[in-house]
Amino acid sequence: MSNGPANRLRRSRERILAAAEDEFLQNGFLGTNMDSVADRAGVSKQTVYAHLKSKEALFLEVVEAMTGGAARALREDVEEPLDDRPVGEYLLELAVDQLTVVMTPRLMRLRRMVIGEVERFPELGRSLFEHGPRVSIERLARAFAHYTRIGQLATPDPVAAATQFNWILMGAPTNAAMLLGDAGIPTRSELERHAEESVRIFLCAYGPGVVVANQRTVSSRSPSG
Amino acid sequence: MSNGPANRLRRSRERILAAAEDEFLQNGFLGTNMDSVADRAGVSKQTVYAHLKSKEALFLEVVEAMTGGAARALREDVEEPLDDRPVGEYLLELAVDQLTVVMTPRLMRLRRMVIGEVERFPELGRSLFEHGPRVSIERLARAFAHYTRIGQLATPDPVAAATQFNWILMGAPTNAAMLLGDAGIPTRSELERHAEESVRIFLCAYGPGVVVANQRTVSSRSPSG
DNA sequence: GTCAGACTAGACTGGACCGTCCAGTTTGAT
DNA sequence: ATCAAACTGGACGGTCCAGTCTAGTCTGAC
Repeated sequence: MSNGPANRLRRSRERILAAAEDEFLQNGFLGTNMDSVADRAGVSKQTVYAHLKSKEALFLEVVEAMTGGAARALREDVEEPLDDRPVGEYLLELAVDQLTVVMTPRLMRLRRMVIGEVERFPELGRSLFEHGPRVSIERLARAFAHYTRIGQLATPDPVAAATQFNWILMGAPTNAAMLLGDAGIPTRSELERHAEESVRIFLCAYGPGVVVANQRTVSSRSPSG
Repeated sequence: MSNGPANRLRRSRERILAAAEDEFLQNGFLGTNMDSVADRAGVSKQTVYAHLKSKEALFLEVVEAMTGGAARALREDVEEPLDDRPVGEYLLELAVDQLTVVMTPRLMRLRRMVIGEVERFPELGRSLFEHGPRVSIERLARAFAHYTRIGQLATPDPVAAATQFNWILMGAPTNAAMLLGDAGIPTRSELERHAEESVRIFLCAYGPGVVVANQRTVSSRSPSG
């Protein structure tokens, strides 16, 4: 093995990034101080500055790493394939997966922090948007185009429809979590119920059997999970 | 006039609050310093502390005032009455009004700041939620109950339906504005288009003329998929 | 004019904190 | 053993800032 001090280097770096992540998530950029980061990492302050040239660099590194990680989780844990499952089934599974991956205390704290720092670090907001909502919407759009092609959906503009579905699904939980803290994060059963209702609404509006006529068929769903 | 120094008092206070509002919205709580506030208010620092006992008190005062103001604007500028207009017309006007009132740079900056400070000041997030989304949803729920009573809507659970409509409408614009800064705020025509589409979707899912026909599916409402 | 209350200008305290410096220690490959 | 690179621990400079204090000025009612 020729990587002499390389392991030490990597290990220190990881400890620093992990500690910084915790500190930043808890206290924000200005509220965090570098001594605490060093202490929490079990490392001297000098070492921190040997790895990262400033507090700002550390912050950017941490946030970009987290958004990257979240994007990877989204890519891996949310069913992508456009097989021949019926739309409703596919959408419901995707909805539950996505809510499960995204609605975690850690990611919600990241999102709060990034939003709070948008004035200071606009590129972080942009980045979180590109790695989060945008990739979700793009995947949905591909799926919708597919399902429209095979007649299971009617989305003349797949991207617009995908945007709508995305926010029908994510809007309520995300915004509650933003303002209400971790208490606003839905439980598993709330999450499932919301996923079902979101899919239902979307299919009403974009399903192939949609008629805007005047028959009064109340699609009464029974209230329960 | 017997209110000798009262006018001066009031005037100073207003200037201080206005200055603090600007500073806080731009720099956040920690990023704002009291000298800047005093300078911007055209007032000595001593005067600031004569009116408000601490930076924190000033911050809370400013934020509560802004959320209160926003709530008032919502109450006044968004058509409330449940007259006999058809649902679609009522909803569309309400949707446009609400987007217009809420999607302003100032309110979006307030929201960003409050979200960023949720860890430090949870009650501010709570307050913004109660004065914003919650009152909107309550008003919608009353309207939906009314329209369901007269057969123009089918919302067995008006609050649930109101919550859904609220986020179908506000989810996309709000979240874009949070992460993308003022650039994420929709233009007038985008706003109108989005309002129309949101109403259309909602009416598809909750309107009386809804036919869930040909929808070979899925049923999110019974586990008989 | 007088007087109280509002206000000013700026110095000052006490503390927090970023980033650097330094003198010495540990680590691990050779 | 030796050597270089990584790391320690703490001190330190410089800056920023909340909040206080002092000494004096302005305003307007009487």
